[in-house]
Amino acid sequence: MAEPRVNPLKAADRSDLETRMGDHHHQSLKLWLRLLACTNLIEADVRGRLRTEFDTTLPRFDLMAQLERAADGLKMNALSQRLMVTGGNVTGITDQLESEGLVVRESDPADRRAYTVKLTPAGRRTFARMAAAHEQWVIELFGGLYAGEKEQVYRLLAKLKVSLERDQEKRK
Amino acid sequence: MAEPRVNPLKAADRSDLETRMGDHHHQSLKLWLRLLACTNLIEADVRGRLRTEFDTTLPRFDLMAQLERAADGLKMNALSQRLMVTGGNVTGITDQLESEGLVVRESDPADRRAYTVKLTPAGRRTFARMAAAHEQWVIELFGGLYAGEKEQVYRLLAKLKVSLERDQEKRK
DNA sequence: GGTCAATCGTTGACACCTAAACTATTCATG
DNA sequence: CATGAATAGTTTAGGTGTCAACGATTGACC
Repeated sequence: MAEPRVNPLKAADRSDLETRMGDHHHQSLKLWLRLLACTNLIEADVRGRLRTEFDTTLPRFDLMAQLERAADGLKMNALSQRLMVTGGNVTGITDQLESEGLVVRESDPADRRAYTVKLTPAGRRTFARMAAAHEQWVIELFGGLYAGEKEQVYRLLAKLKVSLERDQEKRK
Repeated sequence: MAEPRVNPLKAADRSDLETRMGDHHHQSLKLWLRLLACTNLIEADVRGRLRTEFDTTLPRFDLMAQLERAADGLKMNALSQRLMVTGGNVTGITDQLESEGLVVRESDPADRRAYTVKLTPAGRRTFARMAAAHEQWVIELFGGLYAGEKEQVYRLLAKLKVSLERDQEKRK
């Protein structure tokens, strides 16, 4: 943080601006670090439990969760968008799940480049067990907040998310 | 979560309870997904900019940020705690930064197992440039919230974090 | 019909991250 | 002082994630 050499005559103005900006910085930065810390704590807990209790991983679980919600399966493309990860990543995770018999790739007759990925019956059964446990974990993890507080954070984060997505659009 | 066996005569109550719990589930789960989405959006943005504008990565930046705050350097141990990552991970990142001349390992005369990691002057210079830009990015990213809203989220997340850490302690 | 850009998914190279095993050292305790 | 548990840091194997380059297919346009 370079301490700027200020013109003595304008010391008051500059100081105000810097102070205000300084506080502003500090606040967003602190908020960001806290957001990250909370997310990491929860994620680490969930990851650990998925590993010890179901011998699986969070990305695998997330992928299956997306498929569970989409009755007709999803294209690789759609999966990578919903999971917010790259296509290459989805390929790898799908490979694993397919080799374990939990999902299948069904080739699309209308477009020979594309696949539709679906849960197998075994995949659906496995996911159902995991999802129930997962929901309990999350409930416990957020047990420190009252319903009203959760609602508040939820609303505020909605606003944040919208503005983040808008920024992202703009930057394209 | 023992679901209490209720008297059939109170079936109505039970339904209410379940409904409420159902909502509760839904609420925590939705909150969790939103928290994750916001964090991922911000993280992706920051990662991308660190890469394109400074040709570095978030973990490298985070490690240097910790060192910047600790005037006398940090032990590998302390670094891994503050960064919330494993020791092995810190070893790898430190190796890279050291090979780039941004940090140094100084062996501790009092304990021959331990090192103290410090920023080099070059590391401090490099970090200063990145930190200034990083702070601006974060401010922009959170620009969608008013100061009061940021303060609110910050406070609520503080409560969440405390309860998460308490849970974590308890589970040890 | 031929051409060329866009799209779908995969691959390869590399960084990150974890868990667990390992080496070297320190420290407590008898 | 000897021994054994604990600690500091590294290494290894494997999953996760990115980006960029690539083959295959599609589709628009002439």
